[in-house]
Amino acid sequence: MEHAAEPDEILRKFLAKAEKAAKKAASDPIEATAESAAIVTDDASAGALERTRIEKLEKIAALGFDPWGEKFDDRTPIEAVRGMTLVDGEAHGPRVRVAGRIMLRRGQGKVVFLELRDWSERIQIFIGKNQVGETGWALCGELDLGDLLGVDGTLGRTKTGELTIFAERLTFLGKSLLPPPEKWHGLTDVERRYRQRYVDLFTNPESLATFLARSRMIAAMRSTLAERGFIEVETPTMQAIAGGAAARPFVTHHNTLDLNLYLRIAPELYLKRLLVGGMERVFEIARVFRNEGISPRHNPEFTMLEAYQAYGDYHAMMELAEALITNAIEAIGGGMTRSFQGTEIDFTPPWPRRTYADLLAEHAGVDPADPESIVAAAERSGIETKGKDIHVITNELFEEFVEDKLSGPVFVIDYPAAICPLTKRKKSNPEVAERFELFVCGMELANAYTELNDPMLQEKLFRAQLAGQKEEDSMAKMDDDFVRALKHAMPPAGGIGIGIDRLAMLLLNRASIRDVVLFPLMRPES
RNA sequence: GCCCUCCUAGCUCAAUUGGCAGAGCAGCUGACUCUUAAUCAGCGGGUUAUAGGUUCGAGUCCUAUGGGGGGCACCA
Repeated sequence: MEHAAEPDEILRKFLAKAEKAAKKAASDPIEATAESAAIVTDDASAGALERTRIEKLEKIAALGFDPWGEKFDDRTPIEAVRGMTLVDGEAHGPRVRVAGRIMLRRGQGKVVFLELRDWSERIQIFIGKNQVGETGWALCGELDLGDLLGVDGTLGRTKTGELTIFAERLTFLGKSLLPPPEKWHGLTDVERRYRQRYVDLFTNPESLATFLARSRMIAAMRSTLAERGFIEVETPTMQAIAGGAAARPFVTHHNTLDLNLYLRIAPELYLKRLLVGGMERVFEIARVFRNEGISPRHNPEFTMLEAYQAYGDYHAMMELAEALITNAIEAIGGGMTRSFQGTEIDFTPPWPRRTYADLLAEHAGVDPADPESIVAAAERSGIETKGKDIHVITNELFEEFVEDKLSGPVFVIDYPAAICPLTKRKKSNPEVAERFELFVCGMELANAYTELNDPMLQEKLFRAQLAGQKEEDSMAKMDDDFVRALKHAMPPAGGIGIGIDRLAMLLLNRASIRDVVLFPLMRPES
């Protein structure tokens, strides 16, 4: 019968085992990586270029570097490095640590120049064989375009005067197994730019700049609203009744409740419920979904800013729109005069206010209060009038003759009440609604009302809208709860919706909404 | 849904009236201690989106399919 080992002995054995394991790990720190590399190497789908990069990954690992890197603190953004001052004639500037992606590589015997880029800027790295040590130089030989690298070194200038980090230590931070696009032209294939935005972002600096600017733009709008006492809220994206706009919704389904739901087409009706609840100034940056056609100005999901202000009206919303947009422009820089696809636009406020009726008279030569002249003008320009409501015809005339002319920015105010089911009517003329749309370059950028808060009129308008709906596309339903909310008294209010994507297009001069949406909707790859 | 148009090497692009699929970059091998899209020498790299058809012969012409772009329709 064997005696149980002494406790000391157990401990000793345990420690010996642990030490052995640690030794093994140290001598072969990338066992798991090598294993996964083998899998990819054997994969017939991996191309020749990918295979040579996997071989380099193994060499890099053999040198003792983790091919997938690890935490790398205390970096300085390259933009900040570029801002550091160098004393003239001094050989060594400050010591710096940067990290980024290798964009360019120029070998020169025992010296290699790299171009490293992080999300702020690019900078040249000088790697000399005698300055980075044996392993560092060996690593340098295995570096590919696209790899992620950390560099410690001193800032200085080369003979030609280029600001350069003279590397003293290299830290490998990530192996790129796929070759990046061509270094000069970048990625131009639009399909791949949308599908593989990650590649677009790291190869095309203007694409990255666009999305960074979009983010600053939105941040500025958030702080503008916060300064004015608005609070940010989140309301349902899945709704049993998709209201607040006239658009086809997407349908989804909740399994446990066995309930069909719609993705929201607007947050409007929920935000107004909050006004009833006493939240006096609310806004939401809402992703909304509309099951409609796709075009350079339409993505099925897009971002909308909606804001509601109790005890305000649409005039307050005009002033708010000016503040939001001019602050957004300030945040991205470049001044109030912008160029959009060759058209100069001056955003200096205040922006002109023009009534719908005046513009219609000016550009289409008709008076919206005179049905006969409307029908005559429509027929003259080939717009179908049979069986159509006079207000629909009027609006088609407006779209045909006026919208393109509105290079803007211009507030089109006082719409025909018949096409505004959520808007308060003018006291002086119930045929006209207190609504404006902001137009820039023929594009509708914002839409705002003095909100209708009369529950009885609201219910009547909803019913009229439902009655006018065609059978086949009648997905709109009566929102009884919204009417009930209004019956508890919603304060008189101004409300506004701003299309964030279109604003980004205009301010950043991008022709397609897909250039300001990170991942636009695409058909699946075959 | 309809119309027009595009798809060639990893990337950017050529290829005459239908006549041997090419270049630059990237890659590989080598040279080079201050380059700038580094340079120089050599080498490899393709089911021309897919499937049919016409033809002695198709990247090129025809049809269909897939994907992209633009326009129309839809979208207050």
